[in-house]
Amino acid sequence: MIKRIEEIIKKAVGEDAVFTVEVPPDQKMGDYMTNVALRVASTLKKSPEEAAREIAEKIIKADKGKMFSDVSVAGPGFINFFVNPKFFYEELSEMLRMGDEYGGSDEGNGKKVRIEYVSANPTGPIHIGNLRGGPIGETLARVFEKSGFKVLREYVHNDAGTQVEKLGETLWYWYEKLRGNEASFPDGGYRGDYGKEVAEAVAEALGPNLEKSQISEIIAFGLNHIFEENKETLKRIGITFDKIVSESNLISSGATEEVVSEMKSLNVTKERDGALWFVPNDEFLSDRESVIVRSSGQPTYFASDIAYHKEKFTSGYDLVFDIFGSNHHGHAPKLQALTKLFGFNPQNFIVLLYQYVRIKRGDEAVTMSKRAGTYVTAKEVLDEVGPDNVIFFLLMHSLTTHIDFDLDLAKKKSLENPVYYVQYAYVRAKRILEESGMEPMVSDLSLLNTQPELALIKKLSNFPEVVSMVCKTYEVHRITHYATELAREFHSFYEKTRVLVDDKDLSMARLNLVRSVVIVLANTLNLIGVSKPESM
RNA sequence: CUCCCCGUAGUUCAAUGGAUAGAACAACUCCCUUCUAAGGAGUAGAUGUAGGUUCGAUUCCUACCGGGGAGACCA
Repeated sequence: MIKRIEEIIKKAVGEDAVFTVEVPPDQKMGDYMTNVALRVASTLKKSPEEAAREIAEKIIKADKGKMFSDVSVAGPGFINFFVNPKFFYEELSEMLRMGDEYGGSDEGNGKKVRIEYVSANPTGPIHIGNLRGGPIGETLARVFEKSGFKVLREYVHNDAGTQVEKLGETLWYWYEKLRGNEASFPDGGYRGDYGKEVAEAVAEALGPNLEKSQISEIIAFGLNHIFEENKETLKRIGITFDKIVSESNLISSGATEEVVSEMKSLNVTKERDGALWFVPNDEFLSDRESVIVRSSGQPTYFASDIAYHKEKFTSGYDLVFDIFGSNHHGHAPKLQALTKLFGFNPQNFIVLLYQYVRIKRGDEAVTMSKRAGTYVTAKEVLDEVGPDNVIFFLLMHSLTTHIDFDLDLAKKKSLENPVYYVQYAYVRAKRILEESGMEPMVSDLSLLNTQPELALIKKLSNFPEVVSMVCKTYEVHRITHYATELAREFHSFYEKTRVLVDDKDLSMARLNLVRSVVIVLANTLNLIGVSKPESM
């Protein structure tokens, strides 16, 4: 619908005009609005209102009342459109015809996208901060798929480096304790109960008689154990990956070493204090120099990351996404600098940084440090409030927002959470369909002419536009907001309008409207991975 | 010290530089003989401070105040 209106406006003001068509804040204002007059007023040397009037007249003349039942100028120069209901009825039959395909498009045209997300360190269980990246990446992946892109979901298993050695020392400590030996907790070791749990698993699997010289076996087992648990946690919110890259593989396959020598020949490195540094040849990044090979000859994590990103950039994909926590913001520009090095368009490499989730219990903040072991694991949160709550909550907020997640409150209010509001709308709608006992059939949709009916149809019609918007802006929180709005519109309709009435034709038309609600709500919930309950 | 993000109702969050700053929860008032009241209709309530840019600023710029994060031969 928006695209059609844009075409009409372009005919009136010119192809290269920059403007937007949106749904106005209040339905009373119109079905759609445009700011085109405000945007072009200064170049036309006219007041916005004057420009708006002229453009509106042109549109009215060209349209001859076909698409719009009303075009008006309002406020400081907005042009508001009321669309002929006929077009909304057409959209409604489109929903009924397409079912779960509704909202999809071929916008992506088969383009290939790869998205890296979560990539939690295997030195401990995933915490709620790591988890935020999950629904973000997954929802984005689904939105792209729905829009005709081919998507690769990927994850980095960070199983090398000093952190892993620290994990080994921590596990050794617990292992010794378990078999009754004296041991002191290692410097910089990982606090938290899971160290003990993992050590117990080690003892069970490998026996209690390992020597310190066999610590690499403990580490390998521990890493895998934690990794498997983390994958299990992610599965609970519907996340699995197509491709998992491990740092140790990058090193052992020689990919890391290879990329280091390539960096040297590209003249973007220098030696200092016996170590090899990456020196981006970009003046804005002069303070981003960082070590890729230590003076000991060991490559850093960053070296492996370069190797990995080289693969990303040269794999023939059209768009590459990295979704990280905000603590990586210093890392992002360095990765950006790599695009040019490997001949990838920087505009097609998108790093999305999300802010951390602060966990509170009542007024008390819970700090999120793996090292100190004072954090709340994703598993605990999932156990306490359930996957639907967690997903919906994490997706309600824009990426740049710091989220406060009060566990006590979440538990207490779990029945009043917005996710239930949406799910309840779905259940109500389904129930009406069951109650009717009627098979779906074609009906005269133009019987749906009351205000609540039309408002609901209009809200439903916005769904493809929301999907398309997320595809362009990556603002996944739009989807949960849309879900809430649609649910509200339906609940309101439900109170005012009885669906199963004596008039058979009207009943059938309304049933078709309710069927559309079920379709669109289901499509929305599917995008974010929230379940669709049959009853509540 | 430098850099990044944030500061909006009592609370958690929305708002490409635009219309009367929106929801939800909490509070208050009403509404169940009819498809699930986990709902609906209504009332009250907010842009950290001080400047600047302009027709117009929650949004952009500057300073300050407050919170979170980053800056290692860590990852």
